[in-house]
Amino acid sequence: MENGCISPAVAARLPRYHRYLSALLENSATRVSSNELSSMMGVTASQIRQDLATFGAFGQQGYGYGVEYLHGEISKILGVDKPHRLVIIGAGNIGRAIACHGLKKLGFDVKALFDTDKKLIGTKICGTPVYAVASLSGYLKALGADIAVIAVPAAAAKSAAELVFSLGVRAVWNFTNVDIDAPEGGLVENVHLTDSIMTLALRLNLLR
Amino acid sequence: MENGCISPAVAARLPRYHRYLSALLENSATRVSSNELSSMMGVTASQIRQDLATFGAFGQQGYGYGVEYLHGEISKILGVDKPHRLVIIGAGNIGRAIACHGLKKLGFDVKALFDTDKKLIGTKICGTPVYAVASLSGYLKALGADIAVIAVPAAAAKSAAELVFSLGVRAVWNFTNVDIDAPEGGLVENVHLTDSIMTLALRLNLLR
DNA sequence: TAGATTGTTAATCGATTAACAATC
DNA sequence: TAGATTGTTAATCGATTAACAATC
Repeated sequence: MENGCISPAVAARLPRYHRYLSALLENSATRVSSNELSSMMGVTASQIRQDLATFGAFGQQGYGYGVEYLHGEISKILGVDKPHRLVIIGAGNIGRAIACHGLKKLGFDVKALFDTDKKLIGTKICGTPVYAVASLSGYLKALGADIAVIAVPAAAAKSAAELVFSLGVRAVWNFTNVDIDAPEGGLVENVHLTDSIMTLALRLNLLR
Repeated sequence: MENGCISPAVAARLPRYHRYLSALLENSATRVSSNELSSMMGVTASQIRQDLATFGAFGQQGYGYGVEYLHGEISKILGVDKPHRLVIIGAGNIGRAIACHGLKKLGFDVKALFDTDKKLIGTKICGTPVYAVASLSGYLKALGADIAVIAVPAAAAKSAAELVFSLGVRAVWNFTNVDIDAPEGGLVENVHLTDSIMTLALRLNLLR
């Protein structure tokens, strides 16, 4: 790893390691070898060791990895050892689903939703208040938030992202089927639902 | 391409080409070159031509690609020229969001939701009826459906997937944070929301 | 025809797998 | 100590980019 640059392939796999280690932890496993993880996860043991080597040396020859220790280290690498603050822009079906998804358990604290619909403003969704988009600027200044979820109609996506980036949010979790450009120092992570189902359709089509 | 085997990287990109061609079509563009697409999409022109070459030759030297023709060919490759029938297992927040997401415009016709909650059974969500999970078998036999959306609690995910696969569904669109094994001849496409936000957290963490 | 742009081949780059010495 | 398993280096594989002849 060199100042902020890691292989995208590794970045995409790390949460999955974290997930399996959480499960091992729940089952009170104390140690795990790359070979055991390999057969659990369906990836090669070599890849697991290679991936982890990106960040350091967490195991012990002849023993394997301490489950709790490795889980903790990966949590630190992922940055989920400290809580994140989220705001959700758009209180439609997707915004509501995210607000109700129980992300707090994973360290992602949903602080508020923002919408333009007067009927929704002032209500709560799964315990999270809905505010007017007009009050976003003041809210973000007061409370801060590092991640904004973009769950607005496609036509409003780019301007919503520009707005939150301009207000100091550093990362956008984009649920629209629009590609959003990240500004210098900003990040965009996409959940392109329509692309996902089309990929499934494609694979189905190729499967004779 | 050789009997059903294409590069996963290409499979993941093809829906995005389709999306940009749809936009061009709406803007009444008649032709587009790989160079124009390249600067629109932020991928190399070389990659676009290489990707398309997986499936055939759709352009013309000195001219580029006919937008409508290429869009149509990619639609055929994706299998979205004919409608797909979906059922959604689980009428919670995610299931509702998918039911209300307007997938029909893209050729994905959501026929029904299935849930175990008596309060929901018999109601409609965005025009789509909610049935009892117990009636799934009869329903699928009568109407068929090629894709099932798994939007149940994580603990129920694997058994839900096994059930729909055993009833003849060939593809599962999985929204739980559980990894589902595809049976012989079956497919699983994952939307791992928790992995996605963790990847975002990781990238944020690496960004100094 | 001349200019433009494809389809395709070859070169480069990155990611995965295999192998093994180091060592707990 | 002997066996097990890591961390790491080298080999392989696949994906991306560059280059260019073919041709509209």
